[in-house]
Amino acid sequence: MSSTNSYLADVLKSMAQATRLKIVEFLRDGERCVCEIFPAIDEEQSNTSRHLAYMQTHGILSRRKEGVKIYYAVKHPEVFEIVDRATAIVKREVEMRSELINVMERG
Amino acid sequence: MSSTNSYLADVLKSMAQATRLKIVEFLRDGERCVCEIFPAIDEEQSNTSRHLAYMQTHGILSRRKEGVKIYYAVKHPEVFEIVDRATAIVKREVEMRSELINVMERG
DNA sequence: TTCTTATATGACTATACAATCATATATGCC
DNA sequence: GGCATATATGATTGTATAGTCATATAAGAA
Repeated sequence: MSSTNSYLADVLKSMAQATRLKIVEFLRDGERCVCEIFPAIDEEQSNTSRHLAYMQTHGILSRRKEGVKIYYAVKHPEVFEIVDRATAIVKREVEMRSELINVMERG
Repeated sequence: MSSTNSYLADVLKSMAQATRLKIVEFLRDGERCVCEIFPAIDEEQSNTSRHLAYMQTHGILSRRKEGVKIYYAVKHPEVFEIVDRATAIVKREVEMRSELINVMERG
């Protein structure tokens, strides 16, 4: 299923980037419009717009139009679960590495 | 915590690529040496070696030397959980899109 | 219709990434 | 030491990606 793998990779890529992670974090509280998102994550409007489009195209964000404003939201709860598990990995890695440093310092 | 975001992104990037996903899938059954991995996933030895190094550097694979052979294994169970959740997203997306096509075909 | 605000996009630059080929290094065996 | 096998890496190429700036488009308000 290598074609499936390519869709899988695209979904994961939609989260595997610092700016996009900031967007996902900000959307934990629910739907937000672009004009709220880009100041909150401290990125340019155009850059934010591109990332939002990318994430929507790859199926992890929903998009809703209301007048001039466009509201984006995280579409699948698994997105947060994935970020949380990746965070757990980072945390454990940091712990493991600092333990290793302690062991080395003791000789 | 934007510096944390960058580590997080790196961990997710370690899975967000078709060849690396093939490696993760193959390692579901446990530790394997490079000489078993690259024929199984049908990639060049050198390319496989680079991806394995990348994944180990970013903390998602462990590496063990035994004679000439190097054994790699998935280090954190969360890696599989992440892939499984991403798979669930892809599956749901495919379902949603095919439903949409059905609705459109009915007018 | 004109102005303002919100969002998207074209053109560009710089950087990162994946893959390949050839070669280097390491280990064990004879 | 010389050879075979396993793995890693340098050099290169082509492609993808992130970010920026300027501009286009769309909607609503005056």
